[in-house]
Amino acid sequence: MQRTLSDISYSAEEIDLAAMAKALSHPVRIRILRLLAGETCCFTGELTELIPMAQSTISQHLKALKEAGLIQGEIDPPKVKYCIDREQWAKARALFAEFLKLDGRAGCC
Amino acid sequence: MQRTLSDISYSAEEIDLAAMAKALSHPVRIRILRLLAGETCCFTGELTELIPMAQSTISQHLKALKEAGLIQGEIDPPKVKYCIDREQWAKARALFAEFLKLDGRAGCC
DNA sequence: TTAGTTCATCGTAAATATACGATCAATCAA
DNA sequence: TTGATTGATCGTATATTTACGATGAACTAA
Repeated sequence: MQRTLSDISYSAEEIDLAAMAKALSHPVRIRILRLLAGETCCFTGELTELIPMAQSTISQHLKALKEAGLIQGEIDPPKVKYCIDREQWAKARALFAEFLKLDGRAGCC
Repeated sequence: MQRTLSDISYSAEEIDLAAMAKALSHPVRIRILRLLAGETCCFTGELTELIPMAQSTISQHLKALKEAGLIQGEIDPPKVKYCIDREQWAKARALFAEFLKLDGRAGCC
């Protein structure tokens, strides 16, 4: 009778925040987001040139970011153009800001 | 000749941000931080009462949070009092805020 | 000393994440 | 049609994460 995550009921906010954080939890994904948010590029091909990792690995990380909703992919044959999803990005900013406002002001320590 | 993370040089900011995000990437750790930041409690024992998980598992998550620097533990025999580490907490807030300011204003999409 | 309390650590099983090369599907150009 | 390019997906090996129960260490109280 193994106890699993499903036995604990998390709020939507806890789940969303954890999912966003998970998407940001690998340095190469931070790097990718930075590049996508920067002025320079939006194409996958450019990412594979800038990041010394196998193309399949980068594609895998892009998938993770897409599933977290942080980026969008737009097909522009034969390439794919990726961009920050501004709406979700704003939501992430709000979630993290709200959460990190808590600073233990109760002061029990 | 497997290529690994060590072949890519990440900035300190990328590494720090990813590490913070990793610490926040599990809903139960979000829950724990919320409880510690709240007015109600700081003791491990209270956490094990409030969270339906094995004591060893909670201890493991506390360790992860401590290693990320987000919390501090203070021995108060026979208990241990955990608190938010305000300094690191502020650093996290700054890092996330700075990073999430990027919103793709380049507008290539 | 003995027993109880509190929490960390160990050992372990199962799930997930991360990396790679190989291959497939879609599109464009010759 | 054929070949080239682009990027997703598959298969797979390894590492890490996550959960548990059992045990150990530190301290208090009887």
